[in-house]
Amino acid sequence: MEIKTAAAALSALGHASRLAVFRALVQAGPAGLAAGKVGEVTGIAPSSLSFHFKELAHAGLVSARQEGRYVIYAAQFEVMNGLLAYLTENCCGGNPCLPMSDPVCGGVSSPVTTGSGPE
Amino acid sequence: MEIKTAAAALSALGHASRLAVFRALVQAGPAGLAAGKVGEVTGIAPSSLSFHFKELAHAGLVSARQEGRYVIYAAQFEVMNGLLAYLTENCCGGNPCLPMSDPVCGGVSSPVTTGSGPE
DNA sequence: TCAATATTTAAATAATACTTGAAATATGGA
DNA sequence: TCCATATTTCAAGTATTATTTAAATATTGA
Repeated sequence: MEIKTAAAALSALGHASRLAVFRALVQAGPAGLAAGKVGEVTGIAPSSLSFHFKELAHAGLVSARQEGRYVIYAAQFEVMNGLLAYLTENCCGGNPCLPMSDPVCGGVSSPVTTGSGPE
Repeated sequence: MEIKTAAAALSALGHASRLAVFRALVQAGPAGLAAGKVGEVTGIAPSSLSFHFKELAHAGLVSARQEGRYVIYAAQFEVMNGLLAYLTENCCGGNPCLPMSDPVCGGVSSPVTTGSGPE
């Protein structure tokens, strides 16, 4: 993962509304939630919610699919796992201080550098 | 962890310069690095670096200690672990899809809610 | 005390992000 | 076709955040 990609994802999560949206989707699991349901749970107005969904999707953290007249959003667990791995990567100079984080909800597909990758 | 705390930490990490600084400190381990050394590694100008350190410190992600004429910054691993736990918390509605992430570089001290905590 | 090194602060400018409300688009069913 | 529901887009105003330069503070050692 490139640092710009990771920073974009973290920046997307660095806002209370988007973080609440993302957590709702993480808790919903891969099946996802309709946009309206997320708005209901978080109390965010539709147009604002749409704006934040777009930000999260642009960062690769959520995906959208149309289902009838609903749009279902789901967390992208692989991207999230890649991000967590990037943050803890090469922790303490590579001397294993503790077991590395295990991925959540499926394996990691994003390639992960070892600290001196392309940046 | 409260959502505002988590969002502030993620926002602090959501900037390429600060992310580079934080990763350098994560890789340095608990012993930390002098501010100047971080500037050397990341190529960030001193005053800009100081600004970004302050942001990271304000979010609780790094600590500073004076050592002679150097200021040594270190990643706050416990806060980082609390943040990672918060992001993956109650994943998939609590149905364990995979083992939850293990903390890195020491245990988690921050209290962690189970999804319906104070927000 | 003086000079050098290390880091922070302040002030100014530039750029970006967020919210709101109204209008637009698309789907499903009577 | 017509209406109700679901979601997005657009435009305007407000607020927040980033970067730079110069000056200030603090520590060390001669």
